[in-house]
Amino acid sequence: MTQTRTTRLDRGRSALGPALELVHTGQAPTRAVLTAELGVTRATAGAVAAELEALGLITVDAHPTAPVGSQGRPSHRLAIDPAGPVALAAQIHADGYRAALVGLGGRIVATAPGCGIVDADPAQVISEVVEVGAELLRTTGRRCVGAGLAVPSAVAEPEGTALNPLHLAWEAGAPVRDTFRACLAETGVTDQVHGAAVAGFAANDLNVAALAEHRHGAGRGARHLLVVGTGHHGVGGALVLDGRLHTGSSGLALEVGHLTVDPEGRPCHCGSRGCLDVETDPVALFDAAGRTADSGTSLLTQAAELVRTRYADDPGVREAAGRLIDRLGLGLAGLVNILNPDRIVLAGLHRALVEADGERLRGVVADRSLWGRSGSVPVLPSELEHNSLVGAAELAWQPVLDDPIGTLGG
Amino acid sequence: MTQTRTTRLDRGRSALGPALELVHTGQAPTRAVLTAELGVTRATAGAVAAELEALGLITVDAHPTAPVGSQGRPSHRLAIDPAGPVALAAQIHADGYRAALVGLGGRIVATAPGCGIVDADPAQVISEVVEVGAELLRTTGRRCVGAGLAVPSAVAEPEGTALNPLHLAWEAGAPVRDTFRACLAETGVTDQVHGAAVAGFAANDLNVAALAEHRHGAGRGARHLLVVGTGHHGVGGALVLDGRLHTGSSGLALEVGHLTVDPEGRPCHCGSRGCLDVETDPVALFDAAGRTADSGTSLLTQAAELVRTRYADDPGVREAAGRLIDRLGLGLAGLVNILNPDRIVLAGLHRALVEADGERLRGVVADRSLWGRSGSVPVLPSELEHNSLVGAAELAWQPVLDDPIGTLGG
DNA sequence: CTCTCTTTGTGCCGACACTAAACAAAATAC
DNA sequence: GTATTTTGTTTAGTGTCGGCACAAAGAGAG
Repeated sequence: MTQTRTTRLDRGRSALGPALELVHTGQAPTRAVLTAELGVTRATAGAVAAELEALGLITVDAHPTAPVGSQGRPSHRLAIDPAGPVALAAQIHADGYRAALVGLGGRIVATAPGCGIVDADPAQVISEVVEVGAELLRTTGRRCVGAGLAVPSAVAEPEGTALNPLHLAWEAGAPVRDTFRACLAETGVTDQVHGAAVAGFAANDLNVAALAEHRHGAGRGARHLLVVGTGHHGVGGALVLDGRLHTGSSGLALEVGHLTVDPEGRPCHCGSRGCLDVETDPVALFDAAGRTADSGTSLLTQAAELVRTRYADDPGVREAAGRLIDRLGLGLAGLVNILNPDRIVLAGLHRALVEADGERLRGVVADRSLWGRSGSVPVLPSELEHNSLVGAAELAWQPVLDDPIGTLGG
Repeated sequence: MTQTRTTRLDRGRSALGPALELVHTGQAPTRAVLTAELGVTRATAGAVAAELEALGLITVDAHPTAPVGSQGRPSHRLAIDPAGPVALAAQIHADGYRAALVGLGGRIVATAPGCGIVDADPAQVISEVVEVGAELLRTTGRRCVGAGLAVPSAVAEPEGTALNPLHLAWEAGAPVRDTFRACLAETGVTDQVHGAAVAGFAANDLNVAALAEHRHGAGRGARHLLVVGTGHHGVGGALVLDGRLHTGSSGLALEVGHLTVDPEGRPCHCGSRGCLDVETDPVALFDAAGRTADSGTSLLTQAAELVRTRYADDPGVREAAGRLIDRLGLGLAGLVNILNPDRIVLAGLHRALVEADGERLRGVVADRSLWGRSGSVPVLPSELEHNSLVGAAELAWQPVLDDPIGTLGG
């Protein structure tokens, strides 16, 4: 028997992947920088850049960019090819779904108007959002490298099933990833290189948001990034370690909603009391402020807006939000003791809280974490508007970043 | 059977490191297995094995081992060279210190009788234990690849300082790693290849114990391994992710002693109440059992012995230990929700608890973790007797595993 | 016993990613 | 103008590993 072809040790052997990652995260403006960052010779960096250009991923300026104050030959600028391939990103949330095309660097190239239907089974909703995305691909004529789906639920690995699809009319255990892939195949979103359907990935929305923030937002450069956020469906967490999402052994890590932050707090559906989830969500804010929400926009939006506009002036809001900040700080401190991240990024209502009074929040985290004083952890608001959508695209871009030639041709 | 070495493998990027890791963890009995595990051709596996033999790390049997039931040409056995190089392992604990020489595969080659002096400053104790280790090297004449030190304190990275050296007459912030290195250089434990002092590493004892258990003990094969244990200095945790110790951004991760497991529990020195630390330590056991410890052996030893010998028969001990098991289970469940490990290994008194009633402990973990029912986490007792010592050696072996030729020369 | 099949190990060559070093180019400094 | 600095390219060379042919060492069939 002839020996089977093996590629296991070939992964990562080429400098192409790391180079593309640098371009992707905006850290490779020129070939000279690429040389330094990759630790290779100028010859290699030049060859790598040429290869990326040949793959249609980047453009190299014909004319050098005038340097400001340095001597030496000026560099030619490397830029992400604006006409390059894109990833199909889809997001399903409590209010409906969204689709977009996202290019390298997390740039949203095209978006479809959102839709508000959620009272349907997974197959129906996923089918619709894939159809919308496919339409985007057809009208723009873009080449597609893959597709990613963000869902408001923990996604089990490696099954790809949604375990707690709260606020969605889905049963637990819905095979979202396989459904997504089937829809991609049916809709004819095919890979121009390999002829088959493009690879489809599905993950929790906050997890992929963390990925997006790490690469293009407030988490850029962090080695161990912790992201915590309140969405429409409770508090969630995500962890990015050395550039990779840590989802645990079965995709269920960072279920931080039920950390106890007040032993005498509100009862939680998990059976305990004073969970981070029920103590720092929009309902807790309105209750603490003695207000009632309007029936118009979502509770989350109203709560964030309330904190943003009234924290400085309204003592009632200040006290209510302060209560949430203290509880959140306690939860974050517990996570700091366990995970020791070098940065924390907050999303959703938590983002509004840190923007309103980051000083207070950071103080609580420092006081209640064991090593807070030896170097307090930066706690920042998230930066990207559509981080879940961009993050869904990251899932699809990942194989390309790992092995550009293997996925795009050659 | 010797093979002419025509080409030398490139340092760092070759299959040599992964191959040595397989040998080290006992997963490479033959070249054929090496071929399959590495995903390389037989030619490469053969060259790699020859290189490891040339480095003096392994031996290749001259005669093939008779296969039991399979056909085909029988394999020649690969074995760790019993006369190969060793790592110098040192451990400082509450009762004294220990030193040993540890070969590849975590095999303890030589040990020095322990010593009980701890009422000295770090420089003094470290100097003594290094002298004992150097004497071991002199008498055995073994080649030394590096040295590792395990201390009962969190070690800050990258400073290498001991942050909370409890039960030791050390001030916080003692530069244990640099002291260790200085002692190695002074004592003349030098690297035969490079002429300089051997590389010295220092880390928390439970962290390195986790490393040892992952590679040679109860954690073998786990992708995400959580280790929790009670020692003489409180409860600690450690996490091994994809074979690497996760110590967080500054070495302070997994400080799990102050998870709240009983809101109305005993007051803790951290200012809170009912921390995992004070609820599951030997003192808590004796108090719950209404017993007092003897003054002879250490509290930890007595507590573990009590659980081991009396849990089955003595209702008082059973109830007291059961109380600790429930509290421990609650703490572990919280960690499972955050880290989602695929295995948990318990050390110290916690090991005695899981050995006494693993069923009860696993039940609590499953009940109180959010996804317990979808697949409960295995909780196992630690297997290695001297896991901190073996783990300290792992620190020293790591550079060799990463780049055999670069560290051992060639 | 011989013949065949299966599996393991080795020799040889080429593919390929990268380095090293020389050369060329484009700016600033003097 | 020339010198210097920095960037990019060309060419030759090195080392790793895959592919393939072949050899070796057993089991099983006849």
